[in-house]
Amino acid sequence: MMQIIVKKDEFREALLSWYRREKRDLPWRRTSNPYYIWVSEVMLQQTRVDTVIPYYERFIASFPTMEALAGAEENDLLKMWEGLGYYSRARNLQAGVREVVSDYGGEVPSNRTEISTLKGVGPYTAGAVLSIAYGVPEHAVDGNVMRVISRLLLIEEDIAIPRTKKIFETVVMDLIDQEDPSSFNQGLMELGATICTPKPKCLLCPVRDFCLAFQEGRQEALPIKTKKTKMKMKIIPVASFAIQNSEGEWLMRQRPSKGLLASLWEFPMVEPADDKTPQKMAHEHFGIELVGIVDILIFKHIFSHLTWEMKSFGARIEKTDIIPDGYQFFSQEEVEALPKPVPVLKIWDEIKRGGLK
DNA sequence: AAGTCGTGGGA
DNA sequence: TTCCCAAGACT
Repeated sequence: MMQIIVKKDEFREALLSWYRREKRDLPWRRTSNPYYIWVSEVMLQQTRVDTVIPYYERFIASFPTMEALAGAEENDLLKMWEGLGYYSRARNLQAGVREVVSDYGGEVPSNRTEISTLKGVGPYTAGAVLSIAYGVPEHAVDGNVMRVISRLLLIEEDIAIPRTKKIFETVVMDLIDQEDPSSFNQGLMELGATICTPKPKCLLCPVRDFCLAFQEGRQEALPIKTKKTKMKMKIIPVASFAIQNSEGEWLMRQRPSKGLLASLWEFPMVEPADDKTPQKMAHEHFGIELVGIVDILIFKHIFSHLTWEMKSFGARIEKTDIIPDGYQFFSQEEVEALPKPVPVLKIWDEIKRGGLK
């Protein structure tokens, strides 16, 4: 039923020798600390290697142990994640680490059953940590691995369907090198990231002699991935107000703890903004009176599924006895220390650049 | 199962 | 410009 590669041992040797020779020198490949591997795997979810590197270095420097991360304040944690996106990853990582510290004596579990109970640790991350940090022969199937294996064995199942992943997990468990599961799994991913890319570079491939898709000349057609009917992008006009009191402090609030940009900090925003004057929007939405309104920036911020069309304004408020619910004033230094999403960072950077302080 | 959750890079 | 993402997990 399942297509089986014939020369498993030779395939393993070809992949492993290539990986050991050609692997990129990445910071998380210089350690076998399970916690550090875990951090890197979470950061790498849906995120490019080049983007992750500086975040990983700073994160490990700030939270060098699981105890340090477990004891961190949420704002300090999110500050380390600022700009990386998918901020729930950070909260889930800390929650998982706290579980390890409190329930597992500070040792990351070394079996799939237990490690999979940790917050934010799904099937891929579990297998990656187990194989890379502990040398346990477990599958770690991500998008790269599905692309590589679908070509290698000419598997034509639709990888857009979640249950298809089980096929690849089974294949990897059959193929995986028992002596060096870490290099085997990373080798598959490295191959997918550098050679067996969506537009494959088969002439450089160390395992093309084993590749059924290459033999059939169908490597470009795999993997099969049905197009998800792409949702139409919602476009939301947003007016954002960077407001100072007479002390020069800035009005900000923390976003709700669930949903988009959860728990990050922002200036007062009106969404959707209408064509009213900024003065009127602030009055009607927040019940405050602004003076000295100036334009700061107009830009679009594009999320996966929606776009904010941002108009940002600077202003002052003189009567501070009425403040919109949930908002507080912060000094320049305090604002600097708060974790902010990229669109807010853009406004804040422009304020500092323009000397509006 | 399908929608949600960020961002920046490259074709 | 527009599109598709890139080492997924959660609900």
